[in-house]
This record gives sequence, structure tokens and C-alpha cells, in this order.
Amino acid sequence: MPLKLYDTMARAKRDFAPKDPRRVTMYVCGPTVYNYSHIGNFRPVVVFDVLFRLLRRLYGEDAVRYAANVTDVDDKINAKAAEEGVPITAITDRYLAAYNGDAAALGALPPTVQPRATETMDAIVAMIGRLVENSSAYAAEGHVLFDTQNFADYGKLSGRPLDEMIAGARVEVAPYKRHPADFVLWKPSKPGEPVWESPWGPGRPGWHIECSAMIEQELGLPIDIHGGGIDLVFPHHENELAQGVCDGHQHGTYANYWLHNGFLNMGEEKMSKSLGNVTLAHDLLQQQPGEAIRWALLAAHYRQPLSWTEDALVQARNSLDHLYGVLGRARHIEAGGSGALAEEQLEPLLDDLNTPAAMAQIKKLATDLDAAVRKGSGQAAPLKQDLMALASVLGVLQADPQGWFQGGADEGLKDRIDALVAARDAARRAKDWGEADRLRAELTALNVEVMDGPAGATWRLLSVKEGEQA
RNA sequence: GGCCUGAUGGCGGAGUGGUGACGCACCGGACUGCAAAUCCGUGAACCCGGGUUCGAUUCCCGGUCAGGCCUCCA
Repeated sequence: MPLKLYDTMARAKRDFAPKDPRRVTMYVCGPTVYNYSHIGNFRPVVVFDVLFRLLRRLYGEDAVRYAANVTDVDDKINAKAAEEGVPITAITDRYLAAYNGDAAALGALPPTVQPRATETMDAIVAMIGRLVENSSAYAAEGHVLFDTQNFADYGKLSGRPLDEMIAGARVEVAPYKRHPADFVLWKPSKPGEPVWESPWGPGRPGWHIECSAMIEQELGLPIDIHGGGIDLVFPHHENELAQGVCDGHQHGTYANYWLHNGFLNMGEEKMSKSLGNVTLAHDLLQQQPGEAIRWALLAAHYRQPLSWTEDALVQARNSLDHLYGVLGRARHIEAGGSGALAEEQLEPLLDDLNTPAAMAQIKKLATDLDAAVRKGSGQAAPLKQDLMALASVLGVLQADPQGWFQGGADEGLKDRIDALVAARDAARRAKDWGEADRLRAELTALNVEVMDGPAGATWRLLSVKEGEQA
């Protein structure tokens, strides 16, 4: 079964065929680094990380080139820097580090490249130059604007005819625009703002051109997959597409597959900074294992809206507890035997990244593995192999099971718990149930649950305790 | 106003023209000193109205509700 991906341009699932199977290219719009990103911002990070992992599996690890950009030129960055009285790099470095740290905590592999707008300035200026050169753009009053009238396919990606957009326009049209839909490629900087030289005067690039230039520089046009949030379809991706096609008429196309993830909602509404209903991933990660958050983010199909609730996290955590329980019981099993991951295990993911179905598959494999371990069946090894392989494509279940259950405890606490568990074990052997129950109550007070088994007792922390020492 | 999504059991969430995934929770049983974990089992859904069909939750039309984009936005 071939990989099928839903392409926003085609408005349908299409069989995926890279231009060159030895060099598969993917670009995903990354953050503007002026603040901590909220959990909704990380949905595409996790979703496209799964796609990245899947592509690496299908085409080989070295064959996939994944670029995720960083916008580090922006009004909000300037405002923040001015507010703190520091250079913009102090702001962008700080929040980029936080962003990358959070992404790693959510189990996302680093992209192949993470280009920054400030480091792509030559390519940006060069690209604008070519667009002016071939009459796709025009200069006016220190600005350079893209001439939408000169690009017949403008609006094709988002399905918006030009005149409709004008009718619905809610913004005042700048006087120097030839057409209301024309958008900025280059604009003058305000006093005190970072500035770069260009043939059209000192200034800075518009948002859309940054991505196009980074794609051209890092991946080359056209790319196989362009991803991002559904809200970026218009205007950002529409504009990128227009620039990209007009810059390279020889390609005739910019990206062969457009993928867009649905929103993460707080209640009925989208989570967004402007609505003020955000939960920062950075804060959430203080309270929950990144893997539980990742699991919750993948619990819905990526194109569906996802409601973010406390309960969703609890359910994710419980699911992982169960799966790590199985893996803990199977810890002595050497995975292997069946060779490559069975094709059928991958099928849900091959069908437009159906992560909920893949998670159901994992659960089935886990149940079978558990039974095989219990019976001492030879099937345990291949089952574990398949389970771990599928889990690795999803980027989950890679931790040591004991670490998962006990990871929230520091060494001192662990020793204390181990001593209590051992004492309780002795009491149980002596059939001193009163003492055993008393010790269990003591453990419960520490938020620890003991599980008696044939090979002795094991324990786990029920949840990460607040105020935990690092 | 224009364009576009979605509506599934207590909750989350796949999928399908005909025998009701999967998870979490709940209930009964087994196991256990008691629990936990595990196993076995029960119950429970497809927004409304039309249409197509032998048969629709699944296709078509209309409606209702919710959400998104058209402004920075994952």
C-alpha cells in the first residue's frame, strides 16, 4: 500500500510520490520566536514529526530532508526587545532555545535544518530582485509588493477568487498598492528597528518571502511536501506559492503536496494568543511527561480539530501506563524474529497519517504481546518487534518502562520507597497483614502504588508531584 | 457578506452502504491475605428532515448547531 496524503490543493488524498526518492523534501512553517509557544503551536511539530519518521522509514533516514524555519524578524520581536531594552537576538535566542527544548521534550526529532530568516537575508533579497526583474513584483514608496494581478493562479490553493477577497477585506488598503490583494515583499524599517540593505532601500522582508527564500535555499524548488497549520493556507501559503511559482517558471509548481493540520481548541474555540486562552507547552511540561502530551496530541487525526482538556491528558497518561506495563512485563523478551515491520502494521499511518488507528494497532499488539509473554509463547519476540517498530514511527514508548513509572522520583525518594517496599515484602512473607497494610498506606501517602507480583513487588508513582525538586 | 470544515456511546476518537474499531471511565466475575496489575464478560452511539437503495451512521439535497479563514496566528 502506497503512502496517501491529503493534499489541500487537490482537496483529496493522493498517492505520495516524491520527485526523487533519494531526496525527499519537506518544509513546515515554524514559530516566530518572541515568546513561549502554546500547546497548539506544537501540534504541527508533533504531527509532522510523525510524518518525518514515517518518510525516513519508507525512503531511508538519509533520504529525507526536513526543514522547519524560524521567523526571527518580526514586529512582535521588535516590540519585546524594546520593552526589555535588549537586542532582538537576546529575545530570539532565548525563545528559540525554549522552543527547541519543548519540542524535544515532546519527542520530536530535530529537523534536518532549521533556517532562520536573519541568516537567509541574501537569498531573500535575491529572490525579491528576480521577482521585480520578471515583473511579478513592483517597488513603490520604499516597499516592494507582489503583483497578484500578474499571477493568474492566485487564490487557487485557498479557493478564493481575487474579487471576493476584496469584497471581504477588513483592512485599509495602503495607497501604494496597485491592487488590494498585493502583499509586501520588502518594507522600510521603522526607526530603531533592525534593518538590512537592499536595492529598494534599507528595510526588512515581509513574512511570506522569508519562507519561500528559505525553501529555495535549503531544499530547492519544487519541494515534495509543505506543511503547516490550517490557518496558514490563506494568506501565507497562497502567497508563498505565488512567489515560488513566479520565481521559477521552469518548475510550474512550488510544493507537490500541501498538508495542513487542524486546530487545537480550548473548549469550542481555537487556542490562540490573541484570544488569550493559551496553555503554554513549557508550563504543561512541568506537570506532565512530554510523552503523555504527545500521545494526547496524536489521539485525533491531524486534520480534525482537537479539544484540549485535562481529561484528555489523564486518558493519555492512563493509556501509556497500560502500555508501559505490558513492556515492563515483557522486558526480558528480546525483540526480533519477524524482521521488518509488517506492512499491515503501518497501514493506518500510510492512510494519510491515521494516528488514532495506529494507536489502536499498538494496543492490539500490546494485548497480544502480554498474552504471549504470559504463556511463554515464541510469538512474544516478533510481537515485541512489531510493537516497538510501530511505536518508534509514532515516536512513543521509547523510554525504559521502569523509568516511565518511577521517573518522577529523585534518588533519595527512590531509596526511601524501595526500603518501604522491601519492609512491606518482609511483613507479607511473615503474614503480618496489619504491618503490610500500614506500610502500603505510607507508600500511598507518597503517591506510590505497589503491585505485588510473583517476582516480588514493583511500584510506580501515580502522578508527577507538584513542587518536585529537579 | 464570501469561502471552508465538522456534528459518532459517560468521555476521547477511528471507520463503514448490510454482522456496532480502539482507548479512558463504569459494572459483574476470576485472580489476590486485601488491593493493584492482569484476564474473562455485560451495557452503551452514529444532530434533524427528506431522497436514492432490498438496506444509510456511511451517498445526495435541505436545515440546525458548532468551529475556522478572509487581520498576526500552528
